[in-house]
Amino acid sequence: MGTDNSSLFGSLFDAPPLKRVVPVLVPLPVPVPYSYAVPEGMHVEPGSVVQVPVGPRQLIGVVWDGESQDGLDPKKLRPITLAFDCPPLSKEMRDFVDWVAAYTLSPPGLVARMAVRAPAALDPEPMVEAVRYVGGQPERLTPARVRVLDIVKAEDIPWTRSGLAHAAGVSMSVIDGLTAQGVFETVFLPPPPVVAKPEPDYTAPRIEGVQKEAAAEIVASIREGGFSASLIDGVTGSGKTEVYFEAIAETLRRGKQVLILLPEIALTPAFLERFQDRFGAKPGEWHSDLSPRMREKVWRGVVTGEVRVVAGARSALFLPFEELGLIIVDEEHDPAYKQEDRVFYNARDMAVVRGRIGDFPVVLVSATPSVESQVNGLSGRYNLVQLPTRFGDAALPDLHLIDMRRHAPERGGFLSPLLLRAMGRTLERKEQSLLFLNRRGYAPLTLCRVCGHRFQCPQCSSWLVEHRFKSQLQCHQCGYHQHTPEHCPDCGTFDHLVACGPGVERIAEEVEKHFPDARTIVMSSDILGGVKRMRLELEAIANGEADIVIGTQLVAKGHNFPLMTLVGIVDADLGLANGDPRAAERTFQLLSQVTGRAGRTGLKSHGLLQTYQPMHPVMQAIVSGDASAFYEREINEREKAILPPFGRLASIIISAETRADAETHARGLRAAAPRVTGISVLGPAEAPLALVRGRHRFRLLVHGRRNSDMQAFLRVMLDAGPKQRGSVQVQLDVDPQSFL
DNA sequence: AGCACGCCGACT
DNA sequence: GTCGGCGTGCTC
Repeated sequence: MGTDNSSLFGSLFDAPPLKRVVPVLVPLPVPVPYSYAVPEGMHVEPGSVVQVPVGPRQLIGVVWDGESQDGLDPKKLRPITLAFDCPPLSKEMRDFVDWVAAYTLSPPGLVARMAVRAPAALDPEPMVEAVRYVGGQPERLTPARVRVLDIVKAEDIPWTRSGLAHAAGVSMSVIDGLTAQGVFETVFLPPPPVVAKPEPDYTAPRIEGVQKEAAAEIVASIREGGFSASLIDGVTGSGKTEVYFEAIAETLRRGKQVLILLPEIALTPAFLERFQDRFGAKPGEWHSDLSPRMREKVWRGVVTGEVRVVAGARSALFLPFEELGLIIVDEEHDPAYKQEDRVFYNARDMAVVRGRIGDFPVVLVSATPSVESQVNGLSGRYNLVQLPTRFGDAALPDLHLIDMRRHAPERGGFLSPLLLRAMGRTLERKEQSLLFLNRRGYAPLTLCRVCGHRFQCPQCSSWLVEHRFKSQLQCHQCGYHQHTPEHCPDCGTFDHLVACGPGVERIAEEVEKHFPDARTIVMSSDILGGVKRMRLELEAIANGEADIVIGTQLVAKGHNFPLMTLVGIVDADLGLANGDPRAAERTFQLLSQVTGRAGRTGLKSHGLLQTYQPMHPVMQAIVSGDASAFYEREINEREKAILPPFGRLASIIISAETRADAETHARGLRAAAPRVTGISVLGPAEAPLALVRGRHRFRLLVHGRRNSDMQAFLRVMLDAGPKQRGSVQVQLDVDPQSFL
C-alpha cells in the first residue's frame, strides 16, 4: 500500500500501464511536433486529428509520425483533450505536409493546419431525422392525413418531416400527429450528400480531331497508372477544358477522386455549369468565400470520399482526400497560385509534388504557360500536349499593332485615330468593343502646373492616383487616400493641378467625348457595390447591354462576352518596364488573355494593340500568334543573367528605411552565401510593396544555380539572428524540376 | 499565431 | 501618478 510500495515493485510487477506519448503537430510556428500523453482508453494513431492544450488555449493538432521529442519529463506531459471522430490523415498526406514544410522552410504545424481548416467538420454530420410508414390507420382520418398517407403508400421510403409535409401540402404538425398515433416511426438517415456524384459518361465528350488525340494521350497516361506530369498548352478556345474533362472521366471510372485547381477568379458559376453539363452533377467547391457550413460539408465529403470531384482555389490543394487520383491545374501560369503569407508556396508546383508522393497524374493547363512549365514541357520532363488551333466556330481574332509613334493620338488624348475608327465601325455593326488598360483611377500622377509639386503618398512615397469619380487621391500601395485638394499644398495656387497619364476613368472620358451616344461602362475593382454588383454588370455586358467596356485586369479573365468583336489595348507596353524580372512574361500572358476575349462565337473579330515598341518580342509574339520565339528568348534570358535557370530563384521581402540600407543588407547576405550567384533589390519604385511602420519593403531576388544552394542560403538567413528574423520574410519561388 | 510580461511616452 | 504602445519570449 502507499506510494513506497508501488515505487518499489511497480516497475517490476504491477506497473501502471506506461503512459503512451505521441508527437502532435500543433498550429504554431515551432519547428517540431509537441509531445502529449494519450489518456487511457483514447485511440489515436499517426494522422489522427486531435484537440490539445497549448498554454491556456485548446488547439487542433494532428498526431504525427516518429518518436516524440526526448528530454521532456513524460510525467509532466499534458494529455490530449479529445480525438475527433474523423478519418486520420493518410501517410501520403503526412508525407506531403512534411515535404512542403521542408521545401518552403515553413513550420510543419502551420502546413498541417491548412489540411484541417474546417474545425466543425471534424465530427460527423448529425443524422437526419425522418419518418417511415409502418402501416395501419390513425384513429381519425382527416383530409390532410389522407393526403399524407396517399403519398407514403405510393412511395414507401423514409421521408424527412418537412419533405413529406411539403409534398402533401400539409403542415408539419400533421406528420407529428401521425407519428404520435404510431402510424409513422421515427428513423435516422445519413445526411444527404453535399453534391451528387458526377458520372464519367453522363454525356459524350464534345471533342474531335486534335482535341481527341490530346485527350487520348492523357487518358493513356492515366490508364498506365502512377505519377506523370503533363502540360496542356492550348490557345484560348482550343477546347482545353474538354480535353481535361476526359482525364477526369477516366479517373472517375477508376474510382479515384479528382481535384481541379483554378485561380479564384476563374471559379465561376459558368465553369461549374460546364462541368455539370458533362458529368451530370456539380463538383464540390472550395474557395475563400464559401459559407462556413458549406466548407464543413465539403471537407467532410472529401475525407470520407463522398465528394468525388472538387473545384477549388489554391488552398484546396491541402484538402485531405480519401483517395485522390488526379490533379488538374487550370491556368497554371496564374500568379494567384502563389501564396505569399505564412506558408509561402506555389500551388502549381506543390500539386506536382502531391502527385509524385501520391503516385498519380497531374495535368497543368494554360494558353500561355509559365516559362518554368514551358521549359519542363520542352525538355520532356513534363509530357507536352499542344492544341494549336481554336475549336469549332471560334476563330482567333485578327490582331494588329498600332505604332503610336506613327499614329499618335490627338493632343490630350490617349486613343489612336486608328483605334477610334475601329471602335466607330464596331458601334455601327452594333457589336461590342473592349478597351483594356491595366490602371485604375483617372490618372497615375498629379502635379501642380505652377510649381511642379507631385502628389506623393505620405506613408510610402509612391505617386497618388487620382480617382475622379470619388474625388480622391489614392495610394495603390498602402491604401492611403485623401480628398482631392483644390489648392497646391506647396505653392497654394488654386485649381492648377494637372493629371499625367491615363487610367480607365480618363479613357472613359475620352470615349464619351468621341462616342457620346454609346453605352459606355468602366469595369475595375473599385466599382461600387462589391462582388454582387460586379457579377450583374458582367452579365449585363454579356447580354449586350453595353457598347463599349473599359476595363482593367478584371475583364481579362474568365468571362466570355459573345458580342465582343473588338479589343483595344490602350497601353500594351504598360508593365514591361516595371523592374519585375517576369514583366515580359506577365505582359504576354495578360495581353493573350485579353485579346482572347474576342471572337468566341464565330463573328469576325479584331484586336488592336497600341504600343511604342512594336518590335518588342512580346508584341511580336502576340500578333503573330506564335509564341515559340518569345519563349525561347525568355528561357535564354533566364539562363543568362536575370533569373538563372528557370526560376531557381528566391524572392525575399525585407524592410528597410532606405534603398541603400536594403542594398547593404543584400550585400551582407551575399557574403554569407557564396554559392548564390546574384542578389538584386527591387524597391518600391520598381516593384511597389506595402510599407511597414515607417520602413519601405523591398523585394530581394536571389538566384542560385542549384536548388540546394538556395535552401542553404535561406537557412543562413533564417539563422542570422532574432533581430533580422523579425523583419525578414522568406518566400521561396523555385521551379518544379527539383521535385522529380 | 496568440498571449503575457516588461519597459518608456502622453494623458484622463 | 497611470494607460498603453510594441519588443521579447513561451507554449509539449
